[in-house]
Amino acid sequence: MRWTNIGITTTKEAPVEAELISHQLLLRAAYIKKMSQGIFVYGHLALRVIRNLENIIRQELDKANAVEISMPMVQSADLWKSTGRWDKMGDTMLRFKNRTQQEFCLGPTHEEVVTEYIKPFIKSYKNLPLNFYQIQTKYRDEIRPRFGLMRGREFIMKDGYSFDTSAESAQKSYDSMYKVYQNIFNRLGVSYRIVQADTGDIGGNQSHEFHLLAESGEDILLVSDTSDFAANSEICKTLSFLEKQNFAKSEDKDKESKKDLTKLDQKLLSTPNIKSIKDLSKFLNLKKDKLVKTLFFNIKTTQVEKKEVKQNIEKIVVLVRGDHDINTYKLKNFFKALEVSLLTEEEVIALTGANPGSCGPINLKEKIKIYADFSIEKMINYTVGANKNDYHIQNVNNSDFICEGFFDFRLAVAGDLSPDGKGRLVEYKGIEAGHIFYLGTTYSKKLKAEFLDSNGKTCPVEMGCYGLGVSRLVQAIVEQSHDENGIIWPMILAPYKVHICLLDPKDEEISKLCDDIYKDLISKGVSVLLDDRKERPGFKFKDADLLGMPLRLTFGARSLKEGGVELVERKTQEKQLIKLNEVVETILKKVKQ
RNA sequence: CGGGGAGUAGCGCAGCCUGGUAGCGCAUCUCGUUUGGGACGAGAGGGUCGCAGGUUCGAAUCCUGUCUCCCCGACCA
Repeated sequence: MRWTNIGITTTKEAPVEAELISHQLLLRAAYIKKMSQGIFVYGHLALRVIRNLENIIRQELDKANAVEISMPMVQSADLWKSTGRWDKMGDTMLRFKNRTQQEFCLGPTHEEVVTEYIKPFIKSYKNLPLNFYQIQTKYRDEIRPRFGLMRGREFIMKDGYSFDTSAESAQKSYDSMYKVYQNIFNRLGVSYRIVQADTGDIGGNQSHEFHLLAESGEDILLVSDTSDFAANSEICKTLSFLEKQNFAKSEDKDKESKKDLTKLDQKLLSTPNIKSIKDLSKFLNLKKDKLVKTLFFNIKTTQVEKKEVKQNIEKIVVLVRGDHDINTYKLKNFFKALEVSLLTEEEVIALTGANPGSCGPINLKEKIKIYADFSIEKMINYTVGANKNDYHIQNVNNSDFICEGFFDFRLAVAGDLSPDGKGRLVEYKGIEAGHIFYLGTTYSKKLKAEFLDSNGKTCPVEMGCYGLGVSRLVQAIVEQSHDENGIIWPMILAPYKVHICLLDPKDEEISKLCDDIYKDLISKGVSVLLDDRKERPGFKFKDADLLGMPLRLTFGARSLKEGGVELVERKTQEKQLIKLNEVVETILKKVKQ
């Protein structure tokens, strides 16, 4: 491909909208162009990267006997209503009506469609297991698209679905896809981590995420420093006191036993204008772990009765230690809630008679259930709000109020004991590129995707689903693989393996030599980008670095005088002079590596 | 949706406060000199100042509405 045919121009400066270096580079190198919020044109070069990535994905999936299909992007509301997700998906689903007022949506995911599709084919257990996938443009009306391709509204995703006759068989399918994903990420040569993850709205009961490690990653991964435990911090468990005692090394036992176990009398303290735990800690000169936060939540649940969806909102109190943060995912899962949200300041005042900063579990004006985090279990003589503005109570103990019990509600953090009892947690940041779920029979029951087993019994099919963010992965790889001059593509993804800088396009002799090698390489199956523009050498070199092809050939009078052309490796910037008659051979070797 | 900010040439910005009919750098085009790490000189093209109303003799500038975009939160491949 000749540069002048692609028709792109690069820029020195990146648009202000681009925060991430990967986003900046993709824009500067004209790989992508934003058309609307979260919606992009993939330029020729980006498309080639995407195609390369797709092919790797296809190869690995095909090896695992997954079968490629293509499902519709436009999906009828009826299908979504039958699983209850028409209501559950909320605003992420882009909905519209056609001229006859039928409701549709743009497919944000395809569990419903694929299940409906395979129904007639799985009437017998003899037809199972099956595994289908597609690579397709998805649309999710993200609340706030950002970071370029990292979170677009329209994005390319590989989504796969497995169908099995039993939980054991489904587990095998799950494990097989886990392995496929490992193979894909290994082939890409990226640095990644697999963690346990939340099942979210997709549902199901087992799930792993595949993260590319990057400082700019939006997810926090907690990984044990001694075992292979790894989890997304969103769902990472924390240990109860009992569990800690069972697992803990001596250091932690010491910590607990050093505490003074004498319960003291409560004291009412004036704490004027103290609104946060941080201020309170300073004001009372107490460490944050001697304070307890009192948080008020609305728990929104739904019940389906006779096809009618009933919503129910309950207000509750959650106590966490002052130095901890609440994990709303845990709260959501614990209460099987559709949504959990903090009460507004006004609601809190109505309930307690005090500002949120002065609230506590004792003497609550209204009866409300109190739940506490594990960390409160063994605390004594702690400080809480008094439900009276600008007052706190000191030396509070668990016996001073009625509590529903102690549960796992807080956000796990680096330094915590690993939930498997082995080692401590270390923190990494990751970009979620893949996510696999074991779904069980959630969807098959609702959609009646059933088969007859060998005893003639009707059973719902066991399902798994497997997502891989193709367009996101492209940018995530740039985030991981670049330097101050531009992108550095891994050989297998590069839009073109070789970038030729023709320095003297006006010189017929040099142009001819260049053209011969260009054509020779192409005929031998090597993709080549030829910079045939009438630009100065420095300009071309800068652009070559920016675009990031792994190999660069320089055709110029200077090196030709010395009997050859210069070959530069993008990643290492290593340069070597290659004799003209050895160029093609050398490149072929490098490309195969 | 809540909280902040911004829309002026392809990109980065100034002008706005204090109304007088739009400018700078990069990019683009022409010519010349250059030519191995984003050259220099001379010249040129390109903007109904997001959109719609209003105030005014006159609006990029003031007022009202509206749309879009960006940043922080809830969502997620």
